[in-house]
Amino acid sequence: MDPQNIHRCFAALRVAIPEPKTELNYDSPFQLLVAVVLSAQSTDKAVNACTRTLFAAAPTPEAMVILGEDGIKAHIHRLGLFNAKARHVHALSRQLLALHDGEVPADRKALEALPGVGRKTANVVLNTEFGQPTIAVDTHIFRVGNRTGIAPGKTPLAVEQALLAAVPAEYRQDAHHLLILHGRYTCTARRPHCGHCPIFPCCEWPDKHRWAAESSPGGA
DNA sequence: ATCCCGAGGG
DNA sequence: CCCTCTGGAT
Repeated sequence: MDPQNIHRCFAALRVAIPEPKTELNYDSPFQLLVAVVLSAQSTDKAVNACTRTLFAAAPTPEAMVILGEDGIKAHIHRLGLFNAKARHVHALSRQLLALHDGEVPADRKALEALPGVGRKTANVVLNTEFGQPTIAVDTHIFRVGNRTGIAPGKTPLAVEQALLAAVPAEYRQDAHHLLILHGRYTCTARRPHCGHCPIFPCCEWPDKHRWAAESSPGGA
Protein backbone atom coordinates (compact mmCIF):
# COMPACT_ATOMS: atom_id res chain seq x y z
CA MET A 1 0.00 0.00 0.00
CA ASP A 2 1.37 3.39 -0.90
CA PRO A 3 2.24 5.84 1.90
CA GLN A 4 -0.49 8.32 1.11
CA ASN A 5 -3.16 5.66 1.32
CA ILE A 6 -1.76 4.45 4.64
CA HIS A 7 -1.95 7.99 5.94
CA ARG A 8 -5.58 8.12 4.88
CA CYS A 9 -6.31 4.92 6.77
CA PHE A 10 -4.87 6.14 10.05
CA ALA A 11 -6.56 9.51 9.75
CA ALA A 12 -9.88 7.72 9.34
CA LEU A 13 -9.18 5.39 12.25
CA ARG A 14 -8.32 8.25 14.56
CA VAL A 15 -11.63 9.93 13.80
CA ALA A 16 -13.58 6.70 14.29
CA ILE A 17 -11.73 5.69 17.47
CA PRO A 18 -11.36 8.91 19.46
CA GLU A 19 -10.74 7.99 23.07
CA PRO A 20 -8.16 5.73 24.68
CA LYS A 21 -11.13 3.82 26.06
CA THR A 22 -9.21 1.56 28.36
CA GLU A 23 -12.01 -0.55 29.72
CA LEU A 24 -10.13 -1.18 32.89
CA ASN A 25 -7.49 1.19 34.14
CA TYR A 26 -4.66 -0.55 35.91
CA ASP A 27 -2.96 1.00 38.91
CA SER A 28 0.59 0.07 37.99
CA PRO A 29 2.86 -1.32 35.28
CA PHE A 30 2.85 -4.55 37.27
CA GLN A 31 -0.90 -4.95 36.95
CA LEU A 32 -0.83 -4.21 33.26
CA LEU A 33 1.94 -6.74 32.77
CA VAL A 34 -0.01 -9.44 34.60
CA ALA A 35 -3.16 -8.61 32.64
CA VAL A 36 -1.33 -8.98 29.35
CA VAL A 37 0.17 -12.29 30.39
CA LEU A 38 -3.33 -13.51 31.24
CA SER A 39 -4.69 -12.32 27.91
CA ALA A 40 -2.95 -14.99 25.86
CA GLN A 41 -5.57 -16.87 23.89
CA SER A 42 -8.34 -15.27 25.90
CA THR A 43 -10.91 -12.58 25.25
CA ASP A 44 -10.52 -9.13 26.76
CA LYS A 45 -13.82 -9.52 28.60
CA ALA A 46 -12.77 -12.71 30.32
CA VAL A 47 -9.47 -11.15 31.35
CA ASN A 48 -11.09 -8.00 32.74
CA ALA A 49 -13.51 -10.06 34.77
CA CYS A 50 -10.81 -12.00 36.59
CA THR A 51 -8.21 -9.25 36.96
CA ARG A 52 -10.72 -7.21 38.90
CA THR A 53 -10.83 -9.72 41.74
CA LEU A 54 -7.21 -10.78 41.35
CA PHE A 55 -5.83 -7.27 41.82
CA ALA A 56 -8.22 -6.57 44.66
CA ALA A 57 -6.62 -9.52 46.44
CA ALA A 58 -3.05 -8.95 45.27
CA PRO A 59 -2.22 -5.52 43.81
CA THR A 60 1.57 -5.81 44.09
CA PRO A 61 4.27 -8.39 43.36
CA GLU A 62 4.71 -8.96 47.09
CA ALA A 63 1.03 -9.70 47.59
CA MET A 64 0.99 -11.88 44.50
CA VAL A 65 3.80 -14.03 45.85
CA ILE A 66 1.97 -14.39 49.16
CA LEU A 67 -1.28 -15.24 47.38
CA GLY A 68 0.58 -18.13 45.79
CA GLU A 69 0.03 -20.17 42.69
CA ASP A 70 -3.12 -21.85 43.94
CA GLY A 71 -4.53 -18.56 45.17
CA ILE A 72 -3.94 -17.05 41.75
CA LYS A 73 -5.61 -20.05 40.12
CA ALA A 74 -8.73 -19.48 42.17
CA HIS A 75 -9.13 -16.10 40.47
CA ILE A 76 -8.27 -17.05 36.91
CA HIS A 77 -9.52 -20.62 36.63
CA ARG A 78 -12.15 -19.55 34.12
CA LEU A 79 -9.48 -18.54 31.63
CA GLY A 80 -8.03 -20.94 29.17
CA LEU A 81 -4.45 -22.02 29.87
CA PHE A 82 -5.03 -21.02 33.50
CA ASN A 83 -2.56 -23.54 34.86
CA ALA A 84 0.41 -22.21 32.96
CA LYS A 85 -0.72 -18.63 33.47
CA ALA A 86 -0.90 -18.99 37.25
CA ARG A 87 2.56 -20.47 37.26
CA HIS A 88 3.89 -17.65 35.11
CA VAL A 89 2.30 -14.85 37.14
CA HIS A 90 3.66 -16.29 40.37
CA ALA A 91 7.16 -16.88 39.01
CA LEU A 92 7.15 -13.50 37.35
CA SER A 93 6.23 -11.74 40.58
CA ARG A 94 9.01 -13.48 42.44
CA GLN A 95 11.51 -12.61 39.75
CA LEU A 96 10.52 -8.95 39.81
CA LEU A 97 11.25 -8.89 43.53
CA ALA A 98 14.50 -10.79 43.20
CA LEU A 99 16.00 -9.02 40.21
CA HIS A 100 14.27 -5.66 39.79
CA ASP A 101 13.38 -4.48 43.29
CA GLY A 102 9.72 -5.22 42.64
CA GLU A 103 9.53 -2.84 39.68
CA VAL A 104 8.68 -3.63 36.09
CA PRO A 105 11.78 -2.94 33.99
CA ALA A 106 11.49 -0.49 31.10
CA ASP A 107 13.85 -2.59 29.05
CA ARG A 108 12.96 -5.06 26.32
CA LYS A 109 15.59 -7.64 27.14
CA ALA A 110 14.74 -7.64 30.83
CA LEU A 111 11.03 -7.91 30.09
CA GLU A 112 11.43 -10.80 27.70
CA ALA A 113 13.52 -12.63 30.26
CA LEU A 114 10.52 -12.80 32.59
CA PRO A 115 8.46 -16.01 32.69
CA GLY A 116 5.52 -15.94 30.31
CA VAL A 117 6.67 -12.74 28.63
CA GLY A 118 7.54 -12.72 24.95
CA ARG A 119 7.97 -10.04 22.35
CA LYS A 120 4.29 -9.23 22.08
CA THR A 121 3.78 -8.75 25.83
CA ALA A 122 6.98 -6.72 26.12
CA ASN A 123 5.82 -4.43 23.33
CA VAL A 124 2.49 -3.78 25.04
CA VAL A 125 4.20 -2.84 28.31
CA LEU A 126 6.78 -0.69 26.54
CA ASN A 127 4.06 1.15 24.64
CA THR A 128 1.40 1.50 27.32
CA GLU A 129 3.51 2.09 30.40
CA PHE A 130 6.70 3.59 29.08
CA GLY A 131 5.52 5.55 26.07
CA GLN A 132 7.69 3.80 23.54
CA PRO A 133 6.44 3.66 19.93
CA THR A 134 6.32 -0.12 19.78
CA ILE A 135 3.60 -2.11 18.07
CA ALA A 136 2.55 -5.38 19.67
CA VAL A 137 1.34 -7.67 16.93
CA ASP A 138 -1.42 -9.92 18.20
CA THR A 139 -3.91 -11.86 16.10
CA HIS A 140 -6.02 -8.74 15.57
CA ILE A 141 -3.21 -6.59 14.28
CA PHE A 142 -1.79 -9.45 12.26
CA ARG A 143 -5.13 -9.91 10.55
CA VAL A 144 -5.77 -6.19 9.97
CA GLY A 145 -2.27 -5.59 8.63
CA ASN A 146 -2.57 -8.39 6.11
CA ARG A 147 -6.22 -8.05 5.17
CA THR A 148 -6.19 -4.30 4.54
CA GLY A 149 -2.83 -4.27 2.81
CA ILE A 150 -1.46 -1.73 5.30
CA ALA A 151 1.28 -4.07 6.52
CA PRO A 152 1.43 -7.50 4.88
CA GLY A 153 3.71 -10.11 6.42
CA LYS A 154 3.86 -13.84 6.92
CA THR A 155 4.91 -13.69 10.57
CA PRO A 156 3.95 -11.33 13.41
CA LEU A 157 7.50 -9.97 13.40
CA ALA A 158 7.29 -9.24 9.68
CA VAL A 159 4.01 -7.37 10.21
CA GLU A 160 5.53 -5.46 13.12
CA GLN A 161 8.48 -4.34 11.02
CA ALA A 162 6.23 -3.46 8.12
CA LEU A 163 4.16 -1.29 10.44
CA LEU A 164 7.17 0.41 11.98
CA ALA A 165 8.33 1.27 8.50
CA ALA A 166 4.95 2.29 7.12
CA VAL A 167 3.09 4.10 9.89
CA PRO A 168 3.42 7.90 9.67
CA ALA A 169 5.29 9.39 12.62
CA GLU A 170 2.27 11.29 13.88
CA TYR A 171 0.31 8.04 14.28
CA ARG A 172 3.10 5.82 15.53
CA GLN A 173 2.33 6.21 19.21
CA ASP A 174 -1.35 5.40 18.71
CA ALA A 175 -1.00 2.82 15.96
CA HIS A 176 -1.19 -0.14 18.31
CA HIS A 177 -4.36 1.08 19.94
CA LEU A 178 -6.09 2.10 16.73
CA LEU A 179 -5.35 -1.13 14.93
CA ILE A 180 -6.31 -3.41 17.77
CA LEU A 181 -9.70 -1.80 18.32
CA HIS A 182 -10.36 -1.79 14.61
CA GLY A 183 -9.68 -5.51 14.52
CA ARG A 184 -11.70 -6.16 17.64
CA TYR A 185 -14.87 -4.34 16.69
CA THR A 186 -14.93 -3.84 12.92
CA CYS A 187 -12.38 -5.85 10.97
CA THR A 188 -13.35 -9.01 12.85
CA ALA A 189 -12.00 -12.42 12.01
CA ARG A 190 -15.03 -14.33 10.80
CA ARG A 191 -17.45 -11.73 9.63
CA PRO A 192 -15.86 -8.33 9.02
CA HIS A 193 -18.22 -5.36 9.21
CA CYS A 194 -17.19 -3.71 5.95
CA GLY A 195 -20.59 -2.01 5.72
CA HIS A 196 -19.62 0.43 8.44
CA CYS A 197 -15.85 0.34 8.22
CA PRO A 198 -14.08 3.70 8.59
CA ILE A 199 -11.24 2.70 6.29
CA PHE A 200 -13.31 1.03 3.60
CA PRO A 201 -12.23 3.52 0.91
CA CYS A 202 -8.52 2.94 1.48
CA CYS A 203 -8.65 -0.78 2.27
CA GLU A 204 -7.08 -3.02 -0.35
CA TRP A 205 -8.75 -6.28 0.65
CA PRO A 206 -10.07 -7.91 -2.53
CA ASP A 207 -13.16 -9.39 -0.84
CA LYS A 208 -14.29 -6.28 1.01
CA HIS A 209 -17.30 -5.64 -1.21
CA ARG A 210 -18.68 -9.07 -0.56
CA TRP A 211 -18.97 -8.31 3.15
CA ALA A 212 -20.00 -4.71 2.73
CA ALA A 213 -23.43 -5.75 1.45
CA GLU A 214 -24.10 -8.07 4.37
CA SER A 215 -22.97 -5.67 7.07
CA SER A 216 -24.30 -2.42 5.67
CA PRO A 217 -26.78 -0.60 7.94
CA GLY A 218 -29.86 -1.84 6.16
CA GLY A 219 -28.50 -4.97 4.59
CA ALA A 220 -28.58 -8.28 6.41
C1' DA B 1 5.50 -28.10 15.29
C1' DT B 2 3.24 -28.94 19.66
C1' DC B 3 1.47 -28.22 24.15
C1' DC B 4 -1.25 -25.49 27.45
C1' DC B 5 -6.68 -25.94 27.93
C1' DG B 6 -11.53 -22.80 29.03
C1' DA B 7 -15.36 -19.76 27.43
C1' DG B 8 -18.10 -17.89 23.90
C1' DG B 9 -19.51 -17.26 19.00
C1' DG B 10 -21.22 -19.02 14.65
C1' DC C 1 -19.70 -29.17 16.82
C1' DC C 2 -15.75 -26.47 15.31
C1' DC C 3 -13.25 -22.46 15.62
C1' DT C 4 -11.30 -18.35 17.66
C1' DC C 5 -9.73 -15.66 21.32
C1' DT C 6 -4.90 -9.30 22.24
C1' DG C 7 0.74 -16.13 23.10
C1' DG C 8 4.67 -18.10 25.01
C1' DA C 9 7.78 -21.86 26.00
C1' DT C 10 9.73 -26.30 24.74
